[in-house]
Parts: sequence; structure tokens; C-alpha cells
Amino acid sequence: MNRVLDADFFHRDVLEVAPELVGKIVAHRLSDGTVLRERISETEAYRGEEDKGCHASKGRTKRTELLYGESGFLYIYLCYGMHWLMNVITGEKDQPQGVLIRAGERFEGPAKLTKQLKIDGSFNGRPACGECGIWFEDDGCRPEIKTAPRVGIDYAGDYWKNIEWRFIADRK
DNA sequence: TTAGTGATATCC
DNA sequence: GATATCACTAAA
Repeated sequence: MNRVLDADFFHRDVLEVAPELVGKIVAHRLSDGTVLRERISETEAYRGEEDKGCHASKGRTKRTELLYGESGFLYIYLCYGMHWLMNVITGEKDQPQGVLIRAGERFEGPAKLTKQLKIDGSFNGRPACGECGIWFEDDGCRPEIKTAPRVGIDYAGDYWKNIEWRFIADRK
């Protein structure tokens, strides 16, 4: 029996949540009742205003407001005009943190994942549990995790660019 | 390597 | 109102 992750799971520091989310399953129930499932194979952590790679580093705005809010909510962001990226808010309120879901086992790449799961901006700000149709499950899988520097944030400077806050399932 | 794409933030 | 920027992908 799969355990659905509740708010307590996300209500911790992003550096604890992000590696644990690897190997979990993200599920989405469509309006017609179909349930799409995908095991997460890669995440990245974004944490704090001092993290130059984090959207909240520029301060609290309408867009980043969600990052400061309650843990367990979804932050969906449109990148380059055509790609939806999915994040989950973690940690304490008023502390900007989030986990970027970068890839699934079958859908490698953050935009492919959201596309295949049919997730778009309409889910921005929704809770990541039951009611809105999106939730996370733990089926007991505990993959080996390896770390790597985050990608796509060359602008963030040497320190934040090279910090290893990317978590990847080490496939056997 | 480059084009394509549109919301957001920032600068008039 | 205008422009610069961007946590990407696909095609070449």
C-alpha cells in the first residue's frame, strides 16, 4: 500500500526533502478519472534569498510570493514561454524554499515531465495533496542518490553554480 | 549552435 | 508603454 505524502513531509528543510523526493511517485488524476503516475528520478533544491539561483533571491514579488508560503503547495513556473516547470514548496512559512522536479524515470527533462503529466500553470498555488488532483506517493522505493551541481543557472555566480543541490536516482 | 516563446520584472 | 531576462527543448 502506497503512502501519500502529507504536509509534514514537506514541512522540513528543502535539503532534507529534495533528496527524499527522489524515488517517490508523482500522481495526477485527470478530469476523466485517468491517473497518470511517474517516479521522480531527479530533483533540485532552491533555498533562500541568498541563493542566487532561486527566484526569491531578487526579493518577494507577486510571482515568488508562493515560495514564501506554506509547504506542500505547488509552484508552477512558465519558462521560455513554452515550458512548465514544477516545484513543491518546502520548509517554514516566510522562508523561500522549493524543490524543482527535474525529471521522471520515463520523462527526462523538467518540461517533458509536466507535459506528460498534463500539468500547467492552472495548478500554480494548489496544494500537493488529494483535492486538486495532484499528490505524491511513497511506495517504499529507496534508490541510491547521487548529487551534482545544478544546471541552467550560469548567471548565479561560481559559488551557487557549483553547489551540489541536484539529486539524481542512481539507477542499478 | 540557434530559434522559438511568453510571463515577469525593471526601466522609462 | 518598452525592453531584457529566463530553473528549456528540438532541430540542425
